[in-house]
Amino acid sequence: MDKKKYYMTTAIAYTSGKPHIGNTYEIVLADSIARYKRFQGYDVFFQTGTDEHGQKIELKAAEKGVSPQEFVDDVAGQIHEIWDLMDTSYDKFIRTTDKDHEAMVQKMFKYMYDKGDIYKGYYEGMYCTPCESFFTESQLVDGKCPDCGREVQPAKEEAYFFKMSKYADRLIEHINSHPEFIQPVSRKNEMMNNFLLPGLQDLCVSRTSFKWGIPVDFDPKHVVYVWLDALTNYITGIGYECGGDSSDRFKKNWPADLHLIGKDIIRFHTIYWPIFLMSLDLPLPKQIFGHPWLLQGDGKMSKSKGNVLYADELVDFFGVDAVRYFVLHEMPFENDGVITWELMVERLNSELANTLGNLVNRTISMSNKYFGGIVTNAGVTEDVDEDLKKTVLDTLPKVSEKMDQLRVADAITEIFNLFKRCNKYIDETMPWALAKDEAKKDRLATVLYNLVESISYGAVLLEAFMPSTSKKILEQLNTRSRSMDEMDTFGLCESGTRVTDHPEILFARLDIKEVLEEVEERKAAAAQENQEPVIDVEAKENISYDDFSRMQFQVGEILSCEAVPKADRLLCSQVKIGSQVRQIVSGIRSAYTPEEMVGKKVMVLVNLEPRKIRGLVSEGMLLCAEDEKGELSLMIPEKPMPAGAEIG
RNA sequence: CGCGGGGUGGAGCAGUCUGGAAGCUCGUCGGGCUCAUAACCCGAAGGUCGUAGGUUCAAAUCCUGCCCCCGCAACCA
Repeated sequence: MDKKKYYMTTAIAYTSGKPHIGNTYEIVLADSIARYKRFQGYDVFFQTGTDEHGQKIELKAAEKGVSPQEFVDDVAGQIHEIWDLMDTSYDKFIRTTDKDHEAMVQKMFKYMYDKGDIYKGYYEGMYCTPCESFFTESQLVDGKCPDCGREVQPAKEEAYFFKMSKYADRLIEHINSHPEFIQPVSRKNEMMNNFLLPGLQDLCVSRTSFKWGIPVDFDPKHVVYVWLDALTNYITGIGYECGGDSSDRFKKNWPADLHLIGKDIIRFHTIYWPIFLMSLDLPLPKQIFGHPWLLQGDGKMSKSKGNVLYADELVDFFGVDAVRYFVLHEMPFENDGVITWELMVERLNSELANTLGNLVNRTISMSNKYFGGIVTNAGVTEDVDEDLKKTVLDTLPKVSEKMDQLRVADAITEIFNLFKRCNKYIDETMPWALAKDEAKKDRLATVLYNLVESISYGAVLLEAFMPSTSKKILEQLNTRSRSMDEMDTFGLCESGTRVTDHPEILFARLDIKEVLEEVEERKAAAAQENQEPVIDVEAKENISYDDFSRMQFQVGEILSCEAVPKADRLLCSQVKIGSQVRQIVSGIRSAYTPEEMVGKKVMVLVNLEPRKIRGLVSEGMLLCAEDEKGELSLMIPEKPMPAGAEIG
């Protein structure tokens, strides 16, 4: 009998830097779905990978002084490591720099071009020559380049476009007739109303402004622009052959059953991707699920503390399964979720240590204490047992129902309800009381057997979410895993089995204060290690003394200062310089509050041409040093100096 | 009037599409128990569902105005 196939993917991660906990959330979420589908008997193929082209990577590599390929090899390696650290069971890790992917993208591009779906046109906009960048009218600042402030010229760049409009009606029809296509459904209207119904614009699918990409083979000054390169990984990864014979794996697995992505890229997956597939005459994926984001909660804290959380750091403190548990269980279904050290510790203590870990521990310890570890089904039942059994056996259908809706957090809640029921059962049956009466020995044995059986059942369900914990529990109880078909039976544990006599603590409780202290220490240590980062800035041409002497610097005293409304980086200061007072606007609100500015003696470039910023005239510039993180520090005279003192 | 997300007991969330007794976890307080990881079990307190209107027999849920928070964009000479 053939197993039903299930092909699912995550978005491929962009290799511009180390993935933070939010990126990690997606792969763990996908993994739990993949594992559960396998448990349900599907033949799952689970693909993930990395998106490695683009201008940003080209720039980052140049900054680091390495080739783009070296750069992405390094980052892709880190991503790979974290995915593996998180115990994710992907079947394929594709990289968009894989040669076969690149070759196939070129073929597809040509195919679409020959078909007339891609045409050559011009990308029009305002161009800033020194910055080599295009801007739209709305991006310009006072009609000038937003980056350098210089003049821009209307210009056009040759580019290839994809005729989105050609397939728009078909797509609208598809979305309307397949309500499950876009999940959660609230996103469907957003796509329809904002993009599809007003009419789709053709999509620019090539660039000439950077090199790090897949060249268009029949017009090599162009590289294929991101979406056509990235989205197609879902088919190239399983052996799609454009205009030829695709692999068996492709024939079996396409169309995908699920694309799991972040809510920010729903548009690309529910509009551009289906249209590309239509162009290739391929069927559309069955479902696209846009999950919410995992945000770091302590955003209010000072920016000087590096607040970014990484998976490997969390794992160091809590272990893989606790982190998996947290991101899977604490994430809301539709809204963004929050992660902080405090929340993480709280979850670990209450659910994992107290409810689950302690349950396993007390059960094993009672078995050892009363029966030397031997668990026997003595068959002395009471009414309470029925309720326990019912709760246990009802768990599978409930979990499956939630998982079918991709409600992973709710599915986990159902499993923990089982464990909570077990804890209650212990209180109801009071094994310690039974143990005092020799006549109740068989009842006691039955109670413990029921517990071991129930916990084993729960542990089997837990496998998809916390694989190594599931395994540990079964090992400690010395019971075996079960298949889906066996999950409608209570009592599969063999009577006479022996639990471990050295129960290992599954999850140790942590003290929040200690954790926070440790985090601080590590941060400090890391800061030590990094010490003074070397900052090299691009060298400018030498200037003559004459050039220098034309600039006038003086000490200024901040008399008053206030925030500029509707601009969250700007402060407007009244600065005393000699006998005059000047108004200066500066982008330093991230580093200084208006109150703390007042009274400071700072270094001012005085004869800078006045300029209007946010409607306020700025007559000079407060000089500031900036580090690689964008932290700012005003230049302040080392000894007291009167306002107006010349600097030179 | 830049775009988007959000405001539900002390904390984190569900419920909003498809109106119909305000729910979950944690925390707090009180009680129980002692097998266990200061754990487990029971009970209680605590909410004008941001705010002002509207529709309705009925609104957290639908409509309108306003306030506040968070991302992004912009503002950095």
